[in-house]
Amino acid sequence: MDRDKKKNEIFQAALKVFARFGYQKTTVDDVASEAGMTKGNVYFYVSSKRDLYEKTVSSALQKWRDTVGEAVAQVDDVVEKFSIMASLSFEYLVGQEELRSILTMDQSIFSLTPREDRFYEINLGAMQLIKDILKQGIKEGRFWSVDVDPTAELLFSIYIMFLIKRYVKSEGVSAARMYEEGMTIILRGLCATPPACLA
Amino acid sequence: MDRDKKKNEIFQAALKVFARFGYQKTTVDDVASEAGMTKGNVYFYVSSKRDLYEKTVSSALQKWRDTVGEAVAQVDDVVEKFSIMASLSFEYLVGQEELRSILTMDQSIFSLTPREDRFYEINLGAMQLIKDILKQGIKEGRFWSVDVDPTAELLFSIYIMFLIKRYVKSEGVSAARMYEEGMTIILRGLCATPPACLA
Amino acid sequence: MDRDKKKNEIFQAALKVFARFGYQKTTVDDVASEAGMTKGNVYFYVSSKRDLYEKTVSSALQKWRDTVGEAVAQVDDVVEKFSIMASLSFEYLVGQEELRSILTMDQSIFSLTPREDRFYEINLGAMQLIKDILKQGIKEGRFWSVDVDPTAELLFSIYIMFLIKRYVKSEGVSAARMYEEGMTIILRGLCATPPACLA
Amino acid sequence: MDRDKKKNEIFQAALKVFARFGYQKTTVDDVASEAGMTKGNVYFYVSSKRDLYEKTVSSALQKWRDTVGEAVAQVDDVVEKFSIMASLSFEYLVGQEELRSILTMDQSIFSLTPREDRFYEINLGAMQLIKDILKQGIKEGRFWSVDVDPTAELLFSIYIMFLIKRYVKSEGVSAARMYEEGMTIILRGLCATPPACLA
DNA sequence: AATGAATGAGGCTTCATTCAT
DNA sequence: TATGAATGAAGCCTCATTCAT
Repeated sequence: MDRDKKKNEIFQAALKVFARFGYQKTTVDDVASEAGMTKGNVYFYVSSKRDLYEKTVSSALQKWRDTVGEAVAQVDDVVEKFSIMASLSFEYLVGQEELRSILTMDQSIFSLTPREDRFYEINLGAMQLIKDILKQGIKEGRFWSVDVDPTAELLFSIYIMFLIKRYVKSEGVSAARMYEEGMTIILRGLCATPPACLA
Repeated sequence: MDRDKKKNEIFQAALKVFARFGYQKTTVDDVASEAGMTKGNVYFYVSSKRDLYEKTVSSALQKWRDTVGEAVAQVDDVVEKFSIMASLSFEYLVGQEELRSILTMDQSIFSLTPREDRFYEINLGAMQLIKDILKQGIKEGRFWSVDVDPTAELLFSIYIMFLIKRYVKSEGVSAARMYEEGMTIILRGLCATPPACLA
Repeated sequence: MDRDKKKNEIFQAALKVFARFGYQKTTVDDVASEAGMTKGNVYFYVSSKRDLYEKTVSSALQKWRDTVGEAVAQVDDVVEKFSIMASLSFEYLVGQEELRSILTMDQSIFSLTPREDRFYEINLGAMQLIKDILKQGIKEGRFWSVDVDPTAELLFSIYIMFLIKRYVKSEGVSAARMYEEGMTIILRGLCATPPACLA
Repeated sequence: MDRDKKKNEIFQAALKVFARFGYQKTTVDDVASEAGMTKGNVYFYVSSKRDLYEKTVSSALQKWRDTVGEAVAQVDDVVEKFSIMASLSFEYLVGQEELRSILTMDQSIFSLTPREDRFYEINLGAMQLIKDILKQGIKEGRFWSVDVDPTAELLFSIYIMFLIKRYVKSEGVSAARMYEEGMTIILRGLCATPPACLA
């Protein structure tokens, strides 16, 4: 439909503005201007400012998860999967400064609580990706036999923190440097047989 | 002074309200009510809403860091130091639901950028604690010879994420469980001689 | 445009209220009420209270100057021009109690300083009118050969004072009386050849 | 009394601050600070902000009128009296930048209406000075037989305007220049026998 | 579909004034 | 006399939302 195209234009504009000013400081007028239309018209497509925000973020998260999920599905080796998941998520976000900015500002996006979590389903998808990798690794004897659920959640958190918080433009320390140190430490801690693991 | 006592009362009230509603959603009137005084009078002690917020957070961070720093200074073993730092920070925050909530909402508190960072000095103190422990561990041959600065910053981030993000009341997974798994993984990845390290 | 019409309605209402209470004592709400709209809507047309005030005054001054300028342009005799300028300015303001009141309260409107003078250009127009008359009078030998610039500024001041300050409603002395005496004295002092001048 | 000395200190401080910011923009706190005391204490000496303002201005006007009156009383020649009145008023104010500033901002000080005029009596004194000079000049045949009351009021106004409005610091044109042109024109228009008059 | 205009609720901040000590 | 603290009433401005056209 033509309507969906228009909506996407609005979400794109909204992403830009929300990323820059945050939810509260962003006015519906800002978004409308960025989208080249008027405030009144924006309300023709969304029901409220909150609705606009959530649809905007959901749309961006969806694209992100889809990109990563597809890439991971194309390899078999579990360590490789882990690496790809980590690095592609990283690389993807590197090119998505706006989404990064929003995630930084609004950590609640990853709250993982079913109730009142507007992004619950999307997050579940990402969590599942990690859990699958962990299970596979344990089953294949490549990973220590950790408790899958809390570990998945832990990794999800670190991964979020890793990919996002550290890459806020203004932070001084080299992102790559920290990324390397971090991945090494995590994998070293996760693998049952270091040599094989890091090979 | 009597004035400082009053200020502290205000900060305490402010912490409570900011924790509940966040900066933007909190009105100065909310804080005044909570403190049992009038809006006008609050402005007798702070110069603006922003000022109120920053002084409130600084005050809470200060107490936190002091508590942890003192405890760490009382032991010598580096692994023990690391553990105490991690666990005390954890335990301290467990009892500080309000501070936790604020830290979750306003990640920028830990931005670590000298310029325009209102909490820079306080953060530096926490970072220094970690760096000192890392240096000591490396010097004593207990830790791998990691690059101290980025690793400290990484740990600081994980530690923040760890202690805070995961313990938001509404999150379901057991904090203790994730804490154990996480500490094990990190230490295992950090120590040069696992057996000695985890002994 | 319809928008300009609305703006004019606002300016008219604002003139009324500013005239009555002065800038500081007037609230934007007062103006909105007088204009039969809401405060918020006023801000749709102006950007701030100050902006509202300046646009209001400018608009009124413009009308005044235009009225006088057109009338003066229609006669040739310089003494007649001077008289018309003086008397029409007078008569015009007689019917503009509101503008008079504002001018009385805010003398800075006539400050004649280019820098940061919001009414500079409008004032320049009035000054030019006087200068032209003086120059013509001198050239034709009807006026003494006074120094044009300071004299014009002097006359502008007296003229402002004359037309406005003296006619504040509450002042008791007859306006006409003072006007006559004043004009006679000024012209007598200005003309090179009294008989011809006052003929 | 000691109390009066303290009051004068306050008025002096108030004059300075009112001159700089105007009545509305001046806070009682500003005045108190300038006077080296606290807001609360100022209210021990005056009953309200308005009261403070009026007493401050009255005090300054009184000094001004006294100075001019005494000087005029010491000469006999009426033209000389006129000149002295004009020039001394001028010179006096030249040294009183603060009073000048206040008079510029608050023209209503010279409103000459008995009712609700807080400075009525003081103004009357100044008016009387002019009237006396006019009467003497007419009686001695030095001045045209003008109508004393409106002319006195006119001169009072011009004189106020002259002495004050023109000397606002920021105005560009030379004060002296305009003063000369103005005095010449006024006296020329006032004197019955020009030669004798300007001798 | 789109726009301009309008509304109204609130938020931050300032300050004259009062009062206990 | 003098102070610090407290109060409460406004005032300016913003903005999400609605609506007639």
